[in-house]
Amino acid sequence: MYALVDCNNFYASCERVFRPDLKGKPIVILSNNDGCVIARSNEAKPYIPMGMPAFKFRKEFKGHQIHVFSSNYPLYGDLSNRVMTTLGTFTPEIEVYSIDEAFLKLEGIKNNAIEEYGNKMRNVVTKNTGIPISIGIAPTKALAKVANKIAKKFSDRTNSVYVIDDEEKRIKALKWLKIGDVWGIGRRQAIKLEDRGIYTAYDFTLKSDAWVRKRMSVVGLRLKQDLTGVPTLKLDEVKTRKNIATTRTFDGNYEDYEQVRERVVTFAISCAEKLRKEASNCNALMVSLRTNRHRKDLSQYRKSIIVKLPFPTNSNIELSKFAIQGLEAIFRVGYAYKRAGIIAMDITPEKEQQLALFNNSNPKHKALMKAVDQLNLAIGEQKVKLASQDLERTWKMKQEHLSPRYTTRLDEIITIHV
DNA sequence: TCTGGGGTCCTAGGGCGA
DNA sequence: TCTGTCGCCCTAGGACCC
Repeated sequence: MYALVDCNNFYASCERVFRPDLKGKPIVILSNNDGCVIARSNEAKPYIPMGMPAFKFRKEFKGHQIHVFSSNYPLYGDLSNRVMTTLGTFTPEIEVYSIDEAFLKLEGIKNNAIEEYGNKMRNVVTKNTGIPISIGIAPTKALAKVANKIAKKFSDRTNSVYVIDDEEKRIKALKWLKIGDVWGIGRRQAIKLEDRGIYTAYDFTLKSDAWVRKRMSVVGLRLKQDLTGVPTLKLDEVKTRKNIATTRTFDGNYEDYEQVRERVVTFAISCAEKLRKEASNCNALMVSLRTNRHRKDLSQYRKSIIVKLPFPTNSNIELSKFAIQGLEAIFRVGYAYKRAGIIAMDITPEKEQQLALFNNSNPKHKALMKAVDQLNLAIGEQKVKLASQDLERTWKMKQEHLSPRYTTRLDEIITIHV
């Protein structure tokens, strides 16, 4: 059996761990730059739609006394680790699917004891971390997702743990689940399927394999089989990253090449740092650039390019150089750019580096980068820069509602007034 | 005025060699 | 030598996830 464990309103719950006074109060969390609403507590859901730009909802925030937070990833990441570690004590087979979700393979537990096991997991996680979770258990991953939805939706009756362990429950669940709410069916597909009279997950499973394969590729077919109860999606325990990305929206519209170049270099360096942290190199770099897609009145342009590197590297200097090469190839004068990104691709371990005959990463960079990383660690983020970066520029992400990093910074630790 | 960021996987279509 | 076909590889972009 598979279990899908999902933290309830994860970011909001994280904020509540150290602010118990917020229990039962509406909370929203904003994206980087305080741009959009990316998480809501149950109390806030009736008033604030997901993903909406925050500036359009100031009135609602105030009117309904909603507590607004900027996203605090050091805090969420740390609490996530604690939840996953606790879950890991219940089974050796665990796939951490996202910051707030994990699939667990439960073996050797009798069917009549499995719900009890779920309840135990739930109690221990809540006790150890303060984060409430919901658990769905079923013979396949896709069905565990469905069971999880039921556990969450009917938490008063299920106590947030629901098991699909027979055909009757499976069919009942699938008839209840709207097609657009099925894991793997997005908005586009849902519209197409509804046009063809498929309104529930159950309707979908009644279609023939050939029909599904033709219209939805192997992805759709795998999903259908999983929903039918045939385990097709496997547990992916070790996730080696395939890409490392840094992409950002600019604080304004940039028309000037130099301005864009400075950002692109900074993003390339950020990727290089992430690579070094994982002791990896990359062999290709994707540079992408786009205008503001919300501004229909401005001419639109988006382009990306993959730069193949002559040798694997994680050096700030080399990656910036290749990033600039890519940028030069796609930059067009006359557009107001709003966003750029660098993705490090084709990632290989540092120690498995194969030396080329002519072209190789400059060996001096390794020591240099080590020194740069140590300096930056000692004196604060991003103090040592390349000359092509703007020395004056400080990272000025808008974060007007940031909570303390209670668990990862000693100087921000919780204080208790007695 | 102000609209996030980081991922994965798949397919279509072109280039190219067998 | 020319041409058609097949399969592989690559890129760009779409769709989905959280």
